[in-house]
Amino acid sequence: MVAPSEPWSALGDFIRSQRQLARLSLRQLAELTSVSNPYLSQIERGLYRPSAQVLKSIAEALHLSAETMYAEAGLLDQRVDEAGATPRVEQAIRLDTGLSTEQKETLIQVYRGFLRAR
Amino acid sequence: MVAPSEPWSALGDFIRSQRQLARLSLRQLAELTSVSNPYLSQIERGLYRPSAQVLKSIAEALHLSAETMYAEAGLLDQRVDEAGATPRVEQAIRLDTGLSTEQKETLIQVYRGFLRAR
DNA sequence: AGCGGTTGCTTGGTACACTTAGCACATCAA
DNA sequence: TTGATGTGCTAAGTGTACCAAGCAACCGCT
Repeated sequence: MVAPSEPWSALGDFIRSQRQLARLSLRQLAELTSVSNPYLSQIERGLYRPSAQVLKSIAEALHLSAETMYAEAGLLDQRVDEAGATPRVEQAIRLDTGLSTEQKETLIQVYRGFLRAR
Repeated sequence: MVAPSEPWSALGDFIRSQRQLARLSLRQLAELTSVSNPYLSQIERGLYRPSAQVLKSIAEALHLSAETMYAEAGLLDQRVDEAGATPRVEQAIRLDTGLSTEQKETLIQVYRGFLRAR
């Protein structure tokens, strides 16, 4: 039994939550990533630290950028939040080219409402 | 003797040239990176593919960005995010730490609905 | 002729990233 | 009940990333 020595069990939690958000089972994600499902399970529980290539294929399968994944894994000096002050969701919405102005505004309203609701 | 199977021996060449450019010996670089000098030698000759953390510390020692290193190692699709697979808005929503899972899902539903509505 | 220091490389071994088989529990159909 | 089928997890093994120790060849020195 390997001590989970916390630091990267956070990465596992992150991956698990993203996988569940995408409504994928371990086996489905395993299929998409060409990584065995028991190993995915072990990664999510923080038992092992996956290699960069495994991280990359997981990121692709979950439609996340590889950078995001690496940053989460602490493999990238995390200057991640240079977008800083402005909430990323709102910024992304504003930059979206497929929405009308009104739609953007109401989406942001909904988003802020959700934040307040918690 | 392990077959060097080319693809990442290019990475080794890259690292070696960068090290020599910095006028560092294997042992000096080993000292800076906390990686053993024989292993560095093996990496540079393409015998092994180093883990992401080793890559990262090498990048730091050579004053290269970790991204550059990963890109050179083929661990980063360099298509960073042009109209990529998943719209940025959805990704930003999924990564938001202030929303519950349900809230994220409904927000995404609303977003997609807006896109369809136009 | 030695030496002390440097270079890169080989060898033998350990730890752990990763896999294949298979288990235990749940759910739903017949 | 039984049997598919789905879920996550355990067990045991293999391959390889990585290290400590040491070697051979080169360089000044004296």
